[in-house]
Amino acid sequence: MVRTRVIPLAEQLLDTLGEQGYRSTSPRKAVTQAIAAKQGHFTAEQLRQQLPGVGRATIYRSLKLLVDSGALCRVLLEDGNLHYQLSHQGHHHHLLCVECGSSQDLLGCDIEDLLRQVSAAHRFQLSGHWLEVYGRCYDCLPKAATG
Amino acid sequence: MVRTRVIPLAEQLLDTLGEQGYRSTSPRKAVTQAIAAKQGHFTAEQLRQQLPGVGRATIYRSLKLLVDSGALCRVLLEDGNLHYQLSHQGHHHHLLCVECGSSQDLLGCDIEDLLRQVSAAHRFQLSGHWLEVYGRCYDCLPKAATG
DNA sequence: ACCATAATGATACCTAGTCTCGTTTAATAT
DNA sequence: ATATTAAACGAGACTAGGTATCATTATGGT
Ligand SMILES: [Mn+2]
Ligand SMILES: [Mn+2]
Ligand SMILES: [Zn+2]
Ligand SMILES: [Zn+2]
Repeated sequence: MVRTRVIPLAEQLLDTLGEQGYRSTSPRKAVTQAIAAKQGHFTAEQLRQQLPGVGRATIYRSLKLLVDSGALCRVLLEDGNLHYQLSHQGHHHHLLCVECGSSQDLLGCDIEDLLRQVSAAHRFQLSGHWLEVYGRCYDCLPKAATG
Repeated sequence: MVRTRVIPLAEQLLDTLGEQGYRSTSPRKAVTQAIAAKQGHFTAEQLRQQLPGVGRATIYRSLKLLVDSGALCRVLLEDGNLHYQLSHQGHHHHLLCVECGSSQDLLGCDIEDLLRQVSAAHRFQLSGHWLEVYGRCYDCLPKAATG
């Protein structure tokens, strides 16, 4: 029987950085642990207030590393505020609930094909896109229903 | 023969505000004239440097009014910087060239239908979305071509 | 001309970063 | 274990995009 050690998410994040040659420092441990404990998305500022012992620049540096590595993704809320959240690796989008703020990942989205067609019609060479989708999640529908 | 007076764009912008009950003030005239003279997109900061006589808050307030009225739209560049530009009224998207920074409006985009289907599959009630498309415009393709 | 109030600019404050620079720390070679 | 050295750090200044407050001014309507 193989003893499977459950690697906490924080260690996974740290390992992700380690694989890219980044050192395992105590500020980075603090940041990854705080992120791993989070539910849903959060702002850099929230993280900062939660970790007063970690320098501001270090928090932003860590966030950047994690975004670049694909472990975190950036989420643009409808009010314009930028949040971060744990990411499914690879390109994807979010269904953001404007009631409760929850976020569902949109994985199998064939928007690429559509954009490729539209771009071609404009003689535009597509290289990337940014998409956020706003609305109400299933749990929040009853609240907004009138009839 | 009807004498058609060419209303400058700046006046149109001011009229748009006027129709909503906003007063025609000299700071607003300065802002709308500066915007009307712009080619393509611009940042709030650029506008501010161009109008040192107008208070910072007033510039941001004016931008907000014009965005809310639909006369201006916000454009998120790939680098994360937010720009403004004169808008075709109504919802639309942009094809943003990462080489020259130009922006083409994407008017007849059927992404709504696609999003509606995808949202329904996630039991999500769609209310809005934000989309920016990045790539190279036709004029910039030769520069990037290798063969 | 007068008046109510909309709008303004100054200022302070906030969020989100970036950059520099002198100090600390982690990985690694001995 | 210790020395080396580059990576990483925190402090602090700076940029950029905003918002909130508030005393003063200007506008539009009578
Ligand atoms: Mn995501
Ligand atoms: Mn537009
Ligand atoms: Zn919800
Ligand atoms: Zn171009």
